Amino acid sequence: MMPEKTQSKTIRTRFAPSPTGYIHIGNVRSALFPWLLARQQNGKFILRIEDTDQARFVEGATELVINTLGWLGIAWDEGPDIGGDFGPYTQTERKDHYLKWAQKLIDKGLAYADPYTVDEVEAFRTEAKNNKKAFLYRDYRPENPPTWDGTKPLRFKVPEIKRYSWHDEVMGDLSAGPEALDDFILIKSDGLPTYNFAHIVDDAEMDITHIIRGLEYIPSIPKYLSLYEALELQPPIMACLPHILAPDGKKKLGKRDGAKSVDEYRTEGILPEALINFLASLGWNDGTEQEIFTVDELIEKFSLNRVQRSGARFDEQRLSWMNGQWIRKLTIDDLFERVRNFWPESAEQASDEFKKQVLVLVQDRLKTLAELPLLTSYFFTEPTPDWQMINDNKQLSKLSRDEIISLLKTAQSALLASEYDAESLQATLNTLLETTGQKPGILFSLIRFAISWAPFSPALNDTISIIGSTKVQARLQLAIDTGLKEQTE
RNA sequence: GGUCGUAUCGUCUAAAGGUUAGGACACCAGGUUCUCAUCCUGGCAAUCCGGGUUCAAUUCCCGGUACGAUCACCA
Repeated sequence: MMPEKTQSKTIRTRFAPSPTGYIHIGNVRSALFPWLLARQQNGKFILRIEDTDQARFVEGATELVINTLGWLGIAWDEGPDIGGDFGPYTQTERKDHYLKWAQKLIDKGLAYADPYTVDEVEAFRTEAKNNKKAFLYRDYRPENPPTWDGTKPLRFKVPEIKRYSWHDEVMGDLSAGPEALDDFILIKSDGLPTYNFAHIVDDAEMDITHIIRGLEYIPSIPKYLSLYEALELQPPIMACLPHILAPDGKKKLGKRDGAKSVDEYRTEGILPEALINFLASLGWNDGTEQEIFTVDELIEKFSLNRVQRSGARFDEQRLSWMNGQWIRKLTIDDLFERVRNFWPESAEQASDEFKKQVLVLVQDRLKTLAELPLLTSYFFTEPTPDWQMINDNKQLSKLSRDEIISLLKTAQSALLASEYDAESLQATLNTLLETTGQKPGILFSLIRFAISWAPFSPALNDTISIIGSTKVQARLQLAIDTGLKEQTE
């Protein structure tokens, strides 16, 4: 075991997106995991905006990130919108910080101006490629570089070419040979730092203890290690997360493969609890057979060393199942709040009380909140009779039209005389089975069609009860009328 | 091409030398007096290949194969 050197130190984790668009689903785990860790250990979670690439900057992207994390319930303790003791939290506002650290390297003779043009470097690269060699800038390191005046890129001068070994909390012990080391750019010719330099400065100044990011950074880590040494900094604990893979492939799930934004799942009626649960269990489990975890349970049980090292496919069916589980866990009042924007238009006039009654019936049937209109429209608007549904029904198609009309009439009068609570209605329906001598498969199916004209619906007595006597009578009458009319045509 | 990494049911995963290789999603069948869903029961289905180490390998080592990441004045 490693000595517990950071035992008493408050852990500080961060999520550091670049504002280039929405947060897509393959990406959000690198916000979730550091957040869980910070909450678990009473640490701090920091949001930092890495906007040093002006070409890719998208207006409004920071707000999008803030909005998405807010919906998920991932809250930060320090960030661009709320400030903190280690600000600013937007990289373009920290230029002087990077310059200060760059000067330190220049003074030590570990940074120099890159005298070549972009085309010249590109030519070196092509040459290396033609020789089937990996391109290393340090092979072309200039003898007497000019003094850096800020108009040329500033490059790091690797002090020592050697093999690096390090520990990754997820991937285990890693190492890489000298080929991984190179004179990379610290400050671009536009005066802004590269990610490679900026994140090291920021993490050090912001006292970050754990860097959690995607595994695309693994090949660069030896470079970072050599820079930490040159800067005389202690590297934070590192963890690289495997990628989430596209459902139908083995490639990283990215925007190009149609990776959805987190917001899309929101509008599809996925609960944030379900999305977090799903994302966390994609590549992590606590070693038990538990599948459903609350956020509090995740905070309590999460650990980086139980995160899977291989990528995992994004399985929407599993997410859908998990969402259903979470919908069923909600109280009706809570569910009612969540579905506020998902009702069919026809429900606009309905009372909250009526809507809640409907909700009770469909709660077990919802996989996503967006399915609500599909499942409930006939509670709010009069359905159009479609006798084809009856004709297509295996059992009902055996009866003559006269028999069907007669059954409907019998049902209509029996229901007219019934009390309208669900229990009494069940009694009425049972009696009706006896008096007509019909099987439930015939009688109940028929009544169900006549009052809903939907391919499926909740239990018959419940459905009838909620629709109410007046409307049930009218719908049965309409069914009878249209049935007779169709017969004569 | 160089460097680095990964490999258990179709999918997500458990088993950190000894298990009839477990669970979940999906799928199939049955049950819950109609349907759809929920719920319950049952079923199908896996250790990439080849060597080693060991009394014993899914597990450790080596080699293959497959797959992935990366080699930017992007992050």
